[in-house]
Amino acid sequence: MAMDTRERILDVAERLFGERGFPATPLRDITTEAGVNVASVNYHFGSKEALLAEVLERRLKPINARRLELLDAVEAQAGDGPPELEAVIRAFLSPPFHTQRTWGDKGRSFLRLVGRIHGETNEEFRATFVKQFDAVFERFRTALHRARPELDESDLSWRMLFMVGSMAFTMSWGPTLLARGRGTARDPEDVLESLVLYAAAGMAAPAPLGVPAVATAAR
Amino acid sequence: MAMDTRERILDVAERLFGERGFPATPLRDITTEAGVNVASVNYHFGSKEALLAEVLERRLKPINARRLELLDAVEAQAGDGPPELEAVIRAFLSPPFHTQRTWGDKGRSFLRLVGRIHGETNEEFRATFVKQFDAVFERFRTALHRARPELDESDLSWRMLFMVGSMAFTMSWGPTLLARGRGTARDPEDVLESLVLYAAAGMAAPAPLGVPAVATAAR
DNA sequence: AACTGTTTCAATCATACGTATGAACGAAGA
DNA sequence: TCTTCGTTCATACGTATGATTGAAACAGTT
Repeated sequence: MAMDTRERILDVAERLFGERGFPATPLRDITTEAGVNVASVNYHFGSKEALLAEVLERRLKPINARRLELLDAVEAQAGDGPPELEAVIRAFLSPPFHTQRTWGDKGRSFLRLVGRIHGETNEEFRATFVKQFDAVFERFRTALHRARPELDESDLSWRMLFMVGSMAFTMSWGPTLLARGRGTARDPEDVLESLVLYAAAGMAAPAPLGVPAVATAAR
Repeated sequence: MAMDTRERILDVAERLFGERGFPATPLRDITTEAGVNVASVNYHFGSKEALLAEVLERRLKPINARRLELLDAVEAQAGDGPPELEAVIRAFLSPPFHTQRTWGDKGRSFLRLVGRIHGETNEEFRATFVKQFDAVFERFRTALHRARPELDESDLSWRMLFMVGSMAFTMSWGPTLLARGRGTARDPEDVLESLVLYAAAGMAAPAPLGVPAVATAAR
């Protein structure tokens, strides 16, 4: 029973941060629910912020690794040609949605947390958060650029922002909206499918300014 | 100089809530920066939460009114036929982006706040937030259904969620990302244009399951 | 058993928070 | 001048927060 204090803290923190938000969750709520002492958080993690960072990293690292792995496969299959747009997008979007399959309810909690985190926290924290993603982002942007060469760098960046936004928002609000009447409940896999289709179509939209509208089948 | 205490509080609260988030912003920071006494918040608004509600309502009401106004125009022009998809989406997305033109920097602050709010706050608050939008949401969903009849209710709800997500995320992170190197800076109008194109294409994507892929020009 | 490094605990710290209180102010009307 | 009333003020209250402390419990090694 020794070493799982850390784990218990991480699990409860993940859930409570996801449910109520980071600043709105007192350490004491976490520790009582985890059945450990308040001091253990600072002992194991150093601070509340550091706890959050660890909560995120624990799940984010495998997710991002999986993303790159899938992207590798997509690019390998494409050979020298441009990778298939939808496949690239699926490589980016599917790993977080699969957390639920991999980690069960904990995966679901984590999804909400990540959705929240995208809108929360202060500027400094955003910086460290973004930094974790820089490499992944860059790889996917390159891949997307090969898939849709007529989009310039700026367009591409914005559209990726749009895509991430849909994803984050879905993770954060999905449970809330499903709990109410709104939108028939669906399997997360179905939601992922919808989202992939939506994002792929959006990404394939004609370039906005003065670019001949070659539409989707550009090559 | 009498009555603008309220306004000053609202303005500063709008900005600080947008920059740091609602729970992370102490009332005292607001009041000192506004040059008023701490007590005035509770005098004028009753509580911190009520202050937030008023901050939101002050801007949201005209925005939602404008949305419906634009939608009316789009539907009027369409007559008995289905309204044009892109026009419907533009009617929904453009009013918040125009806040900057209307309200200057305050508009920009507000954008960030709204972006944040989408991910923040607790479940109860979300309920009241959603409620404010129910009517608008319903009207737009109907319009979108007429524009894309082959999508069932569930698809439509999810895609609207995706659209709102892109919007909220863009509002919240746009400034941050623009400040860094990422994505050449653009006029908010240009960003809006990109977003409208993206969302329209996403909304026009083929229905996900067993539906013939009639693609974008369905009629 | 004795020693040692690690982990947990109850108790405590200083501080920051939202809210409440009651007095002071100042314009308007009698 | 006196009263009224909406507003602002300095200040205090009770509580909750994140962090710290020093002692106890534990596990492993000699």
